[in-house]
Amino acid sequence: MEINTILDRIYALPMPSKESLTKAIDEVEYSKGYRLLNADKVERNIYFIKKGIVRAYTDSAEGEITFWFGKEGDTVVSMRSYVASQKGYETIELLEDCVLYELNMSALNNLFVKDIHIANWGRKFAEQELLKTEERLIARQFKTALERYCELIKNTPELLLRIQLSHIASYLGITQVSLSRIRAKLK
Amino acid sequence: MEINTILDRIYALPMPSKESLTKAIDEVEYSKGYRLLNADKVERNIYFIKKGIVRAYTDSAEGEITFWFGKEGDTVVSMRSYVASQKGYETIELLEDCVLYELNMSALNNLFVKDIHIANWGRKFAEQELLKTEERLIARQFKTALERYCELIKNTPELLLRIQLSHIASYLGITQVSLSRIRAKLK
DNA sequence: TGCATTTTTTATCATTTGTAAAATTTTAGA
DNA sequence: TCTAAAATTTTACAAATGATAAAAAATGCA
Repeated sequence: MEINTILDRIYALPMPSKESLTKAIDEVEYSKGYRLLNADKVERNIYFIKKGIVRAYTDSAEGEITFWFGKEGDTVVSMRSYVASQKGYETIELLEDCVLYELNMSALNNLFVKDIHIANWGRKFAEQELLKTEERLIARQFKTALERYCELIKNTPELLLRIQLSHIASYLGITQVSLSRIRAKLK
Repeated sequence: MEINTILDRIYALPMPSKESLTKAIDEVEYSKGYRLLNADKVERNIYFIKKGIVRAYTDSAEGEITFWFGKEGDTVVSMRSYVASQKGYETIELLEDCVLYELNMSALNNLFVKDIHIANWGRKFAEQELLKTEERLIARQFKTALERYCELIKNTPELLLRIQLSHIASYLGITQVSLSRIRAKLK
């Protein structure tokens, strides 16, 4: 997905503001397996996914726990770094070779205080991420793993084909064995 | 908590901007049990809690599921109404008599496009709510009910004394019987 | 193609959690 | 203070989930 589409989906900017913003964005490429962001590190950049998929996970006593998948058009950001300049909890691993748009946070912050349109773009960005996060929280609290798996099939079937089931199981908060039982039942 | 403190905790506004914003805010009072926001309704106002506590819940097949508690200084908002002008999933019930600050969303939106400081205030507001929501999601995904109960005791012990355990159990995602078992173990 | 490795499924057993009902404690109002 | 209602805890039993191990299937690479 092209950067213009990605930016516009968040909030339509007038041309001069959009130019200021895109001027601060670079295109970068990394291979499958690369770690774009690291847990326990204050990150300085945010990324938009042009091509490829990624996962966010944290390490726990029982191993890695995957809690997010990012696909084309999604934003990759350590929210604690972005909002509070503190270490984040996520490591972002590329599940495929990826092309990304890179945006430096401090450049963005400079634009926020200078340009009201970009400030409102940043507001909409945070608001939309907030809504997505809240929906994930609600789904997690209200729905069974079975229901959430069915929604995953319905909403993002293409992801399921590209991501291995151990990550899906972790994302659903169940063991791989339980996910297998669910899949067996649905046949 | 006074409105000035609440606004400043989000983002410090220069005086003219702060005056514009506070001019749009009214103080209102409601009794325990009143439903401030309703699920499946597009809400028009957001609220800041001056005094009292509230809970957010949704109805499900198995009954009400509590997923948030609000206390003095917190913001009460139907995020889907606020961000997307769509029906929300939460009903907000006052658990005590409350004093609230009421802010009309469309008045706020008018200020966002006119005043860059208020736009950045709105950005910080969304960012901070986002971080809190993400932390709740992470806690829910990574920690056991026992751990989350212990954190609740540590972080907001005053809430535990003011909220009945059936709501706490629902919030933790377990049955009241399970919570009782946890509490018995901790003695 | 064929082999080695990784991923997924299946089976068994132990543990945890939920359901339902009863017992106990706390709370609120007359 | 007393009583009725509400909230909380306890118990017994059933159902769901996890851990572990092993088999089956899929994948990647020479």
